[in-house]
This record gives sequence, C-alpha cells and structure tokens, in this order.
Amino acid sequence: MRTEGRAKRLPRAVRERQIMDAAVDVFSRLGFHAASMDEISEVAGISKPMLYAYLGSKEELFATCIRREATRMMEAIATGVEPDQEPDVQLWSGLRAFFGFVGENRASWLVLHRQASTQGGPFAVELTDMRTRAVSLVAALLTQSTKAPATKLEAESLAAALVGAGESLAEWWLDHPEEPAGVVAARLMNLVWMGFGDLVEGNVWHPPSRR
Amino acid sequence: MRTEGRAKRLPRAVRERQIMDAAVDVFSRLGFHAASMDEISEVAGISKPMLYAYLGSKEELFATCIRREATRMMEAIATGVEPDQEPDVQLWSGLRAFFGFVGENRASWLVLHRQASTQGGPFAVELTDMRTRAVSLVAALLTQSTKAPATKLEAESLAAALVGAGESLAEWWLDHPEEPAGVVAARLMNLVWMGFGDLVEGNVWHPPSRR
DNA sequence: CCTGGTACCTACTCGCGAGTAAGACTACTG
DNA sequence: CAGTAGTCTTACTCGCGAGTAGGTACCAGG
Repeated sequence: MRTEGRAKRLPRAVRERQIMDAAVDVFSRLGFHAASMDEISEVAGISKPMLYAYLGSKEELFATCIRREATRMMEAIATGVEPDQEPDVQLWSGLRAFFGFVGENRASWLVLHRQASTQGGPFAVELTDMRTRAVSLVAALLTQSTKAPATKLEAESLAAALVGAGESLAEWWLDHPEEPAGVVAARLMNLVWMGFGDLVEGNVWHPPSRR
Repeated sequence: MRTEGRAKRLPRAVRERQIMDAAVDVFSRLGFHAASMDEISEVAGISKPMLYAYLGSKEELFATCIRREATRMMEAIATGVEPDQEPDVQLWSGLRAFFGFVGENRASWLVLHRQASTQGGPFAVELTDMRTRAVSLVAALLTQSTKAPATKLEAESLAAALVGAGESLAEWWLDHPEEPAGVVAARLMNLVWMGFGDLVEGNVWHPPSRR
C-alpha cells in the first residue's frame, strides 16, 4: 500500500479506525517488538507522523489495540451467554460464543493471546484485567453451582485451568481450521464437564435440546 | 556483574554452561526481542565476542536454550511417569512430574512457554516439536484407554486442551506460589478426569493409595 | 480572496543493539 | 624460552526503527 502520493482527506475518527485495524493486523502477525511503526503506517495507507498525531507512541497504540479487542471479545461472550439457565448450559453457551468470536477474528485473538501476554509493559494491565474478568466469571459460575463449598483458591485455579484449556484449544484450532466452531466447543465442553473418566467409558454430555 | 576487569580463564565447556544459564535467565525475564546480547554477556560475566565465538548469533543462542530446557523438561516428565499403571495413574504421575519441574525451574518454564511460543522464527520448530511430543503422548494415553474408538482429531484436540490447561494452571501457579505443587496437580487431575459435572456433585478423584 | 484550522507529507535526528576487527593475556608444549 | 593454541578484551561499524521538525495541500467561514 501507500504507493501513490497523497492520501485522501478523511475525518479523524475514520482514520483512527483504519489505523487501529492496520495495527491489529501487523501486531498479530509480527508481535509487539518486531512490528514497526513504518509498516503499520504503510498498511494503514498513511504516513508515520499521522500515527503519532492520532494514537501517540507505539506503546499507547498497542495498549489501545488490546483494550479495543478485549472489549469486543468480552462483549461477544457476554451477549452469547444465557444467564438464567442451568450451569452446564451457561458454560456451553459461553464456550460457543468464545469459539465463535475467535473463528471470526483470528487477528484479534492472536494479538490478545500470543502478543499481549508476553510483553511486560503497561499492556499486562489491560490483558490481565480481561483475563481476570473471564476467570472470575467462570469461578463464579462454579462456586454458585457447586454443592460442596469449595475454597476461593480452588475455584479460581480450576477456572484458570478451564480458561487456559479454552485458549489452548483455540490455538490448536488455528492449525486445524477445517473443524467447525461448534464441534471444537462441544469437545471442550465434554472434557471439562464430563472429564476423561466419563469419556473413556463412552458417557458424553449433550446440549439441552437432546434431553 | 562484570564490574571487575578480566574474567578468570575457564575451559570452554564450563563457560558455555554459564552463558546458557545467563541466557535462560535474561530471556525468561525480557523475552527474545527485548533481551540484548550485551545484557546476557554481562550476566554471564564475560564479554560479548565470547558469546558469538561460542554460541553463534542471537537466534542460535535462543534456539539452543529452548532445545536444552525442553529436553530437560521432557526428561523430567518421562522419568516421573509410571507406564505400567492404569491410565488415570499414568496421567496423575505425569502431572505431578510436570508441576514439580515447573516449580523448581521457573525460568526454564517461562522461556519455553511465554517467550518461545511468540517468536515465529526457527524457534517455533523446536517448541512445536516438544509440544507435539507432549500432546501425542497424552493423545496416545487417551486412545489406548478409551473403549469407544475416537477419531484421531478428537483425541488430539482433547490432548491439546489438557496440555493447555496444564500450561495455564502453571501460569496461574506462578502468581500463587503458596500452593504446593501436589495440590495444584491434584486439582487439574480432578478437573480433567472427573469433570465439573462430577465435582459439583462432590465426587472427587483419589490417588491409588486411598483405594 | 484571505485566514485559520485540520489533514497530511518529506526528510530528517538519534540512540540502541547485533555483530566484528584486531589484538592482548595465559598456559601448555617442546 | 620461543611457539602456538585457546581464552578473553576494548573499541569500533552499521542498519533499523522510534520519534520529530518544519513544512504543504485542502476546506471552512468571513
């Protein structure tokens, strides 16, 4: 891009969106350090000083990307989950929403998961924040549905494991895109709800329509 | 370090180990890009040209670190697992070995998990390799123990999810070091073997000594 | 048609870090 | 006490990329 001379004059808000999109794309491909402001400006179709005028430094830009994508994702999940249902159904709808989002927003997911988690800068804040929200959401679901009262640490660590399993399975999915999102989600649902112990016996979990 | 003038004369093999240790330390703290050869040489107590003389370029050094740490970890797990036992016991011993290793080798773990997975260079090879070995180990355990024959993709994705859950729980553990390794391992064992469905009912998995 | 304001540019500075040239110190070997 | 092989150093080069100075085109409203 950026081969022609001057770019069309556009209102600031529109340019900012374009820049953010370009930044997410480049960051997802190269990671924070390897991505250069020059390349981002090129992909965005404008010159470097515009980046600095609108979005500030490289760090600010990256943090803004993370914030935007994290918000989009959490909203997608929040919209998808059905809060008045049984715990297993809640979990199921949450998983479906999560894998749905990842499937349609690979770049967002890569920025959030791979890139942001590595850098120790001001980004960790944004990222940890979102992850914490996700984990405590699951932890709450767990605590609320369990009969034997579990300690806070226990619920939290299990939630962390579940979230991690989801992240990792999403990662695996990127290498096997032929599988539909629903199938992947269902597999994770079976793993965490039934456990291997049941699965090796042939007992599987079914969505509510089959009950 | 490196405040005094000349370093003591040492045989190459010893220096190489020192350098590798320093490199793992620095890489684990800063990540590949942010780590500088200057800092590594300083921590190692030696000057920069020695690095290049012994370990080659920065990329080679990093790849060598990954190879070494990955091997150490896989060996630790292989040593810990008990191959002639029931599937659940095998899994249990593997988990214990894994968390044991991570607990005693935080830096190794950070390099392997956080840093290596992000860089797309020649490292991905080493890393993916180890991860693949781990995943297919678990997948084999699964396939071998299941009665209803599962597809290869199914077993592999479940294994990926389990490995991911382990990785993520290890990450969580770094922020909650007060918990002993065994407890964390047992929690993951319960999650993946029993599933939430059983756990919320109060059914837990016990190690074989209790049976 | 001027006057300001906003979008946009070319063309720099400047520091940091990878990698190297060229040689100095030590120790063993005959 | 040479000679030589291996260890170790200081002091560079050089490119890349973050960030900026100092403009130019374009569009209002007067």
